[in-house]
Amino acid sequence: MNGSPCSPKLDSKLSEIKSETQASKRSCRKVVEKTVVTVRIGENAGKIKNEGPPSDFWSWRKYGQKPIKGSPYPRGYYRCSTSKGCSAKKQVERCRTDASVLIITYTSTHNHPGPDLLNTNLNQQIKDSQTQSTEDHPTTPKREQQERENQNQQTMAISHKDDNESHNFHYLQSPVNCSQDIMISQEDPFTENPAEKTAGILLDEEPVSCPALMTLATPKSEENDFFDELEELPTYSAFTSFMWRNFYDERIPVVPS
DNA sequence: CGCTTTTGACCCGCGC
DNA sequence: GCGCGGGTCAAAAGCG
Repeated sequence: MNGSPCSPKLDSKLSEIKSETQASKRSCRKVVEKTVVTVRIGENAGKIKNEGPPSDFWSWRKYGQKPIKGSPYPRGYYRCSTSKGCSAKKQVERCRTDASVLIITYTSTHNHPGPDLLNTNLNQQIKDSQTQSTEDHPTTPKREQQERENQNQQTMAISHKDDNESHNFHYLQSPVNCSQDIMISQEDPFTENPAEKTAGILLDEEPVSCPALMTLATPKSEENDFFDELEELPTYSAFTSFMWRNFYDERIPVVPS
């Protein structure tokens, strides 16, 4: 069966992973749990190479990158590396029109207890992140230093789609923080958060609606710049520590009843 | 030594 | 039926 026409050469492990991949591959075209997170970053986005995919509390491993038609920026594909069997994935791309807007699309759900859901681990990670931010983030630590210098001016907005998955990412954002930098918008019709309104101001409910403007913007000079950045994008960064900080400080996990 | 990133190729689904 | 675009895999290289 599994007729995976593409790879007869599977190890026991690979077969497991592959079958999942194949499954998601097909389903991805259809109705899959999708959570679109739009992260707005500062103007530095065009100059600083620190920004990267918000790596929430899981570790993500990049498994591919592709140029997207109509978009000057490539899209990065990440898979959850926290657990081997985890099928959680996410795509990171820049808004075609607004390079300062990062669009992260989460697909599938984590089939393992995420550290963000476990306060115990969370606390542990907080400590770790404070002492050694690379503990759970097998990324480039050298960047984190830079990030911290720039992470102060980012604005982000998060929109949710599909309530199936929403339980993984339901958070409430302290208005205090919102007024400062962070915006979280939830598209989930069943969830009403103050943040939603706030974010609505900053962002439309549909962050992906950017294409409407795509014909404009993105000077060539910037294009190159962004491409350059995107090469590093995958390596996490400003957002990592940026989000971590805010999550730890202000984010409150909300479990949908 | 192990893990992650990078890059090219391959496969699949969808639209025309 | 063909072509296009998107998504994933796999091998190699680099870094910690």
